[in-house]
Amino acid sequence: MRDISQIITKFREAGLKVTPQRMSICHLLEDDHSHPSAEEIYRKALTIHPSISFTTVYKTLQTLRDLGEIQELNIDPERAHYDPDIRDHAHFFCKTCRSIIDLETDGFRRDSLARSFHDAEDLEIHHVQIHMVGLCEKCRDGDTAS
Amino acid sequence: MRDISQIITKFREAGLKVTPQRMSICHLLEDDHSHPSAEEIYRKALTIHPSISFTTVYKTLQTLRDLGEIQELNIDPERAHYDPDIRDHAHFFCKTCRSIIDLETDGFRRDSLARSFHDAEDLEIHHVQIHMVGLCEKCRDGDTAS
DNA sequence: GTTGGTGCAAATAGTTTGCACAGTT
DNA sequence: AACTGTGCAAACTATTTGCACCAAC
Repeated sequence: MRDISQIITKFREAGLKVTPQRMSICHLLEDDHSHPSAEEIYRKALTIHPSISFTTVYKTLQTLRDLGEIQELNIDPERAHYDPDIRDHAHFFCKTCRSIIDLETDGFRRDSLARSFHDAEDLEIHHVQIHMVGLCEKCRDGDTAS
Repeated sequence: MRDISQIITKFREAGLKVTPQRMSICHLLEDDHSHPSAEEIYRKALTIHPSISFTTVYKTLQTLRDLGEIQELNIDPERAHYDPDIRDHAHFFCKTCRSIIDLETDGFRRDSLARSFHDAEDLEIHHVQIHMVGLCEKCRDGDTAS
C-alpha cells in the first residue's frame, strides 16, 4: 500500500470520492501488519469513526483490493484477511490462534515462478499466494490440535 | 489418495466404520481430478446413492482430510475444493469459471521451501499451498473481468 | 445539482451441529 | 448389543445486496 496522498490521487483519477470513512480505513491499514480480517478492521475503525458501518468497511476493502493497494489473503478458510504489504512474500497461518505471519521469500522469485507456469500452461496469472499452514511457536507448545 | 483397500484398512484401524456411503465417496474421488467442491461431490454421490445426505458427504470429506487421504484446497474464497492427489503440486484458480488446474512444481521442492522457512521462524508447518490466481485460456479470451 | 458513498436491515451461501434412527462391527 | 454413521432440520457465520438518505465533487 502506498502513501495516503498517492491513494487520494488514485481515488480521484478513478472517479471515486475521498470520504472520511475511506481515509480512516487507509490510515488504519497503513500501520497494521497483523493481517486483520474485515471484522477486525471494522472494530478498529469504530474507535476513530464511531458511526461507521461494517458495509462501508467491507466495500472500502474491496475497492482498495481492486485498485491493487492491498491484497486479500484467502489463507484462513473461515474469513478473508487483508495485507497492506503488496510486495512478494509468503504467509504462515496458525490453525490454533488464527494468526498470520509474514515470511520473506528470499530463496526464490515469486514472479519467475509464476512466469514459468504461465509459459507452460498458457494461463494469465494475476497473483500468486504461497501459504504455509501449521502451528506457531506458542500454539505448538500449548496445544496438540492438528 | 491411496487404494480403496488401503483406505478400508485405515478406517478399521482408526475404529471408523466402512459404510456404503463412505465407499461411494472414495470411489468418486479416486477418479476425479477436477478438484470438486463438497456440493459437486454430493451431486455426483446422489447418482450412485440416491438417499445420501450432504451432511454425510461433508463429514466424510473431513474424515478423509483428517486421515491425510485427500487435501482440502482453500484457493477459492467462496468454497472449499478437494483433491485426492496429495503429492507436491501447485494449483491455478480461474476467477471466472472457478476451475482449478494442477501445476507440477518441478522447478523447486516444496518440502525444502517449507523447511527453510521452518528453520528460520520456529514454526511447525503441516502443509504448504501454492496458489496462482488469474484467468484460464478460455476465460482470458472471452472475458475481461479481473 | 449530479453522482457516488454510507449505513441499515435483510438476504445469501457455505459450513457446521444436535439429535433420533439405522447400520456396522 | 455396543457404538459409530446417517440424514434431517436448524443454527451459525461470513459475505453480499437493496435501498433511502447523505456527502463529495
